[in-house]
Amino acid sequence: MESRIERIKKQLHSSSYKLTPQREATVRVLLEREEDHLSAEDVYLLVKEKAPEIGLATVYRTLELLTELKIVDKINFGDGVSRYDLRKEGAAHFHHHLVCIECGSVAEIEDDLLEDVEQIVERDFNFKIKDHRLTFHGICYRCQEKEQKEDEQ
Amino acid sequence: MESRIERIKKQLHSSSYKLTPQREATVRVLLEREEDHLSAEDVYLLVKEKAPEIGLATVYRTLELLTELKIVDKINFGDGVSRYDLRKEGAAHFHHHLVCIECGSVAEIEDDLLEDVEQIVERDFNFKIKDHRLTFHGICYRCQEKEQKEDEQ
DNA sequence: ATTCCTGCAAAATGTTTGCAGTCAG
DNA sequence: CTGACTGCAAACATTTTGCAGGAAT
Repeated sequence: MESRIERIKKQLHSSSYKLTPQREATVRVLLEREEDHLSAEDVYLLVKEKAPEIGLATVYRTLELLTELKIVDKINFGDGVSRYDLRKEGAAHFHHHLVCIECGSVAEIEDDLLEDVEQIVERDFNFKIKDHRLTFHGICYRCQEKEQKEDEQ
Repeated sequence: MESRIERIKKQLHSSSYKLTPQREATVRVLLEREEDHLSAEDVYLLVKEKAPEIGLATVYRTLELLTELKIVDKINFGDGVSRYDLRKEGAAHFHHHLVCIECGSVAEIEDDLLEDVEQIVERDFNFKIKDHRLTFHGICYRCQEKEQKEDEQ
């Protein structure tokens, strides 16, 4: 069984890039924190724990490279910070996000909910879709419960 | 018939803000360029043509205010720049965008295509949706035609 | 030797803030 | 007079770049 990291290594090689120790450390952090949506700074601090000599610029360059190769997705929730998110393997499309406007938590949805919508857009607007980004802003179930309890009192 | 600007004025007043000349000039630019997706800098330069004494900070403060009052939407297409887009009057939801990865053009879709999807999300994920952002990345019809012609040669 | 990659520092970019002055009620 | 608003400049945060040195082939 080939590991995820080895497959990423091959992806890099097939575009004539190397998996240097710094790049590997960065990828490992992203793998370990797959559920999160880390900023470049976050990644930098976590990588620094394993490889203290790494520079922030290298992290940026690595994340840019991984974005180019579609290994990670660069997203932006409206605060001024870019966040980086590993693509699920084999996922043709970007996954969707549920951002809670109360607590700021971010959940992911893997389901491809947009097939019908994309058909409509491609047909009606004659637009050839390559990718999409869908984010819902609202209130997560935890904050809903919290509000209910407060109302009861 | 009440003008759009007057209605915006009332919206400001009802939250105890004034429609100062600078704010009015800013809103007028947004009205005139409703189809575009202007950055703060873009807005600043256009406002400066009418009111050269205005400062960039004022434009930022005005755009922030208008965003707060949901008169404009602040959007981000992944380059590091925030763009500002007048909300259609009465639109409960953010409209959608088609971003062309060839020429960078941005088209808007007013149709609410997400009603079904939102029902699924609210039910399956127990998430109370307040707003959404949907952007498709792909190739617009103009660039598709261009590519076809190149292929024919 | 050549090419790619790195760390550091400096620069660039986009946005926010502090402050003194202005304006309207 | 008071509070809201403004322009300017400085500060700030994030990201990118230039460069000299290093590692791999």
